[in-house]
Amino acid sequence: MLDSRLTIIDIAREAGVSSATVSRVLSKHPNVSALTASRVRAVVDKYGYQPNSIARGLQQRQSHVLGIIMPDIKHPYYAGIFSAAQREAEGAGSVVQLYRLEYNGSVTEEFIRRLIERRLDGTLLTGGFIESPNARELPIVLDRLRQYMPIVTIGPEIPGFECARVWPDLPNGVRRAVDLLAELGHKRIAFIGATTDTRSVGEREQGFREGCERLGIEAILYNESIHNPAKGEESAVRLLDGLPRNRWPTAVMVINDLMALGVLKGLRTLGLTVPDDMAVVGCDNQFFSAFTDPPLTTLNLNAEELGRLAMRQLIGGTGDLSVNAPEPIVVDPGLIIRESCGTRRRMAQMLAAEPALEAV
Amino acid sequence: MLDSRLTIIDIAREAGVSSATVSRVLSKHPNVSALTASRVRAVVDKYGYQPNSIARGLQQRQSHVLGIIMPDIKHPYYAGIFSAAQREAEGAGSVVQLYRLEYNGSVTEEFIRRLIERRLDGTLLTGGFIESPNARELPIVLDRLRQYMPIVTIGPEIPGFECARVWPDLPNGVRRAVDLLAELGHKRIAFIGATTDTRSVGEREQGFREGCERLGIEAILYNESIHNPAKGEESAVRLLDGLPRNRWPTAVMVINDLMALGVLKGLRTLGLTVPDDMAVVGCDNQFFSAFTDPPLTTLNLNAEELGRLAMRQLIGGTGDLSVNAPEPIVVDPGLIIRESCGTRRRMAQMLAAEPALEAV
DNA sequence: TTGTACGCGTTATCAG
DNA sequence: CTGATAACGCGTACAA
Repeated sequence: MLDSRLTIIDIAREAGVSSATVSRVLSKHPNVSALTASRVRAVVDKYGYQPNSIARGLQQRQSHVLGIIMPDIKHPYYAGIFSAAQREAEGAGSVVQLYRLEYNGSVTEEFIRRLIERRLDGTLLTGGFIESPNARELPIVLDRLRQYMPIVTIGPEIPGFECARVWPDLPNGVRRAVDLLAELGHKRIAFIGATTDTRSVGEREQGFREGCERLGIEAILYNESIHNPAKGEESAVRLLDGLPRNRWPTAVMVINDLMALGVLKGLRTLGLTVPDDMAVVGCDNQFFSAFTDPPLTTLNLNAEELGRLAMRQLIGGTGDLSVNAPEPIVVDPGLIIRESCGTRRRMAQMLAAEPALEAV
Repeated sequence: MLDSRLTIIDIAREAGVSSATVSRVLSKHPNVSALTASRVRAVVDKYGYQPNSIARGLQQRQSHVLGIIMPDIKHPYYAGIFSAAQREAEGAGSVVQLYRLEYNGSVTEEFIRRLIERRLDGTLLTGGFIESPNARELPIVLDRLRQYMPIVTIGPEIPGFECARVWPDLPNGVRRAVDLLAELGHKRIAFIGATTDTRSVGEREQGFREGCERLGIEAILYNESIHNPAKGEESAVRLLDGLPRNRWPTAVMVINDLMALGVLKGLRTLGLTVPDDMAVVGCDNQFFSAFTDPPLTTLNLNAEELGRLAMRQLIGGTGDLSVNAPEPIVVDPGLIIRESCGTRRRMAQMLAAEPALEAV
């Protein structure tokens, strides 16, 4: 019969050895004779003994637990990051805990307390709350957290706080999308962005503005505070309603694919055909993006790659991450050209001319 | 200056009290004078001391950590469960760890070792691996796990293993969808299901079969082993290709919305119009389902509700869960009627006649 | 190769 | 109300 509160000592007694020996066997210490080892193992198996990782963690001062902080695991972008990060951690024998921090939340003293008291081996942070330029306390709080564990972010640089991080080159990616639309003949493009003052928003906008400017394209900006399909639908309608027909854009770029999904519906509702009446380009490349009507041209942010790389940094981290932050890893977002942006013929030309593009 | 390895003893010394007193202050024990309490707090704040929950866990024999086992957090259904469960756990001061177990995996001795050694306070299990009828070892392995912690499942009954569980009434839900299609005049309906031999598949099929039989509707079954949008697209084409035109169904039900998303695309590719040429009904009600073209009529499984309820069971669990399993909580899936199933006029009639339906 | 004994950081018990 | 002290379950010097 199994006993759930068996300890190493019970096993030791039963096997006629000391607890130290049992410990050695269990942690595969080399200096233990094959005979005793097998005898110990027999007892372990007989009682179904399982070592207690809590006690082990206390002794070794590492929990083999990694924290992941993000706003919303239901968002496919974050789900992608989390999934890949979990997988990576699992491969290294660690386990991940999710700490939710709402979109409009901030990294407070109070919040990091929860992480510190858990004595995590490290933390992966991602979300708008590490991107806000006027979060004065952020570097201070993170510095405090770092005294306890290494930190990796998926986000832009945090002024006053250096750490390992991974981030897509958003301005460049968006610029590339603008280039594509320009090539396809568009002269007036709208960008449905966000009112939020975060870098991930700012960088997209920046890429859009610069891209348009460079090519002499008229840029129209429209911002929304919340980003879901419903808001996307609404924003498409409002954007066009707010403009005289002769100033309508012929193409619209959308801050993410969730929004773009709604935008597509909004345009349908208005009786517009995509891409003939209006080209649409998204950003994220979610699982549904190849299945919208029409399939969505989008920027591939590669959430899973971001998650994987970030977690790898965290695990491989020597701990001196705190002293010398390594160079940030910049991931280049590939443009995924589908049908929502326009004719296939032009696509083919583009593909031939520009090897950096990805076709799907 | 903060020291990251401060212990309760250091605080005690500095405050001129014993470690026991510090402990009492920190855990808000009543029997401690206001004066000493404030003196201790001052020192705690001064040094930014954070108690170590690992040590606490060792002493109290509870980790305040809950495990969640599921196949794929990227799947919006599981993301919904996880998200709600995490929120619920957080509300109770616990934290969740994700343990991935692939769709085609099984709950092995080896796998539960990982949970046991973490000394979790409980485990929430969901996924096909607890639904397979011929997993002979499953009850044995779970019994073993239960010696260490309470278990809750989101799934059908596991023969030979009673525990708290939450599950939607799939047969009934699907039957209701069939009823709707029958009311809309369909006489031949296809079901795009799964080859997998799990209860969540079987119950859907059963509901479909019974629903059709009862109403004298011709039922066509088509099964797919993998369920993603791409497979959905493929299956729509194959289903129809395999049938002479005069035996085509006029409506198709799909095992989940992810598949349905692909089915919609497949039908578009074939030049068919939904719902005029073919009605479509999904299952899951994901975030994108209201934004497909046309918006998808679907069964609302309410993943978040499932996750919330399950986690609540786990947290509220007295531990005698192992002895007397409570009645399973059966959640009734509401039918969400959108445009993919047919005319709005008929919908209105249905809604008036059947108050159990949800309109969105 | 094996055993002894201490420490990891807390809480709980029992005196005072 | 407060303080010693013994657990909690394991790893690891150090000694044998």
